[in-house]
Amino acid sequence: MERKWEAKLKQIEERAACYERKPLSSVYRPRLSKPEEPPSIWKLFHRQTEAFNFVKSCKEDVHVFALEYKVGDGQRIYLVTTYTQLWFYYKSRKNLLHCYEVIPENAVCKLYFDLEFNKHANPEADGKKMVALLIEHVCKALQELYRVNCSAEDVFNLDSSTEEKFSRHLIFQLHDVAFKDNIHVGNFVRKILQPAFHLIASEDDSISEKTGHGFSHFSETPIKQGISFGKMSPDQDGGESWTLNSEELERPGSAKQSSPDLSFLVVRNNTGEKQLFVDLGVYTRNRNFRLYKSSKIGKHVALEIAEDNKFFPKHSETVSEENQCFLSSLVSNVRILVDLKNEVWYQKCHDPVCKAENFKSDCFPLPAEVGLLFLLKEEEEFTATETMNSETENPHKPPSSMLSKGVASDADWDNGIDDTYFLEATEDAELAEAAENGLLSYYSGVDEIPDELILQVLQE
DNA sequence: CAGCGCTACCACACCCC
DNA sequence: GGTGTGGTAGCG
Repeated sequence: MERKWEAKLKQIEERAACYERKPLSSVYRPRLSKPEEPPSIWKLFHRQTEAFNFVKSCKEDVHVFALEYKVGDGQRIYLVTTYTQLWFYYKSRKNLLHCYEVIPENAVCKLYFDLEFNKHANPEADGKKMVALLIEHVCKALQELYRVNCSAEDVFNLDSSTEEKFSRHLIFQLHDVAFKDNIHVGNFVRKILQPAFHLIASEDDSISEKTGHGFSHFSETPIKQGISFGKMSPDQDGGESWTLNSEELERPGSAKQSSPDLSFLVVRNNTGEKQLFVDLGVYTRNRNFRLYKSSKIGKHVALEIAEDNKFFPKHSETVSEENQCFLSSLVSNVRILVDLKNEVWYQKCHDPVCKAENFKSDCFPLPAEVGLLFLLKEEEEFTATETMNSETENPHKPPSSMLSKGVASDADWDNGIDDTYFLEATEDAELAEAAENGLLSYYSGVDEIPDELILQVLQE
């Protein structure tokens, strides 16, 4: 006993001497960059607005993430950091298990879907098939509305299904195309799903079966559905929101094609009511979207790549496959330079005559107010690096200061005042590479730091 | 000390036939 | 009974 105690004492003394020779630095600052480079950013906030204010004050390419930290009530704190640094701490999946991307309001973003149904309430439903049919419908709609070509291969298919629930996230990787913001994504989604709404409006079971069988006669039924590709007209405000004009919709021939059969989207909730497979509640301001490989707190099911996924990010020599998937799965990870005023379709859409005629069919595409969309045009000189799936590093990459934060306000957009948009730079191959390779040596053994920092903030 | 942004729903007031 | 308004429980 006595001897054991002495050994312990000696051990402690040795450690004390060791710390005396090499004292710990007084303030720990997590850094991914080398000392001569600008310091890394890792900041936590209790309030979302504070986080966004900090982002505004920050010249680095930082983003807001929400972290669940209490089981039950869904309380979140907000982390501001770069994609690179988040991935560095995130990738081990030992900490930061319940992270969400905050899709900022007014930020350009990808087309995304949250799909779910209760398996017990829908024993017949084939989730995979429903996803495939939805993708088909969306691709058709993109083609109809905006002449945008896409296929199943352009869609990132993320699964977090359980025994009870089928649950998927779809993220469309459309080439050179993005939405103004997620509110516009919502407008677009509601528009293309318009024909499905009447299917859930009635409690009568026979309706869905009727439409199932009699689909080919759909155009002859007295209920003319608001074919999603009909014209739009402004509401009384003449303002931002647009509503479907029923007269236009009921006029035969006003639609480009007959209403598609969307009965496959109708599912039952656990109380037996009809609802859509597509969750329309996810297109709100500052929506939290669960990150690739994150689970909801209290659950153990993370978002993983679906079995039938066909989207594969381009292979990169410098960025790991997982990191590429992570970057591709971020809804607001959109970059590339846009110069709208040189686009013919854009000029047409802002031409007063064209506007007065309520966007005749030869005017392409529909006004931005109805949902989509604009083309992302890359500047030739930095095409290689600025593309999401770039393979090679380009020495002519513009300085990050060229890539200004965010997008102009709604008013600017609608008035066409500022037609040139520099979207945020996001994925930075150089930094990602650094995080992948060279940095572990700097921080070996400090993988737990982010959670400690979170704890510290919570205790303050 | 400490989340956020909705929408569906309800209660109530007011109006009109 | 129809319509507008204001407040809130609860969902995503």
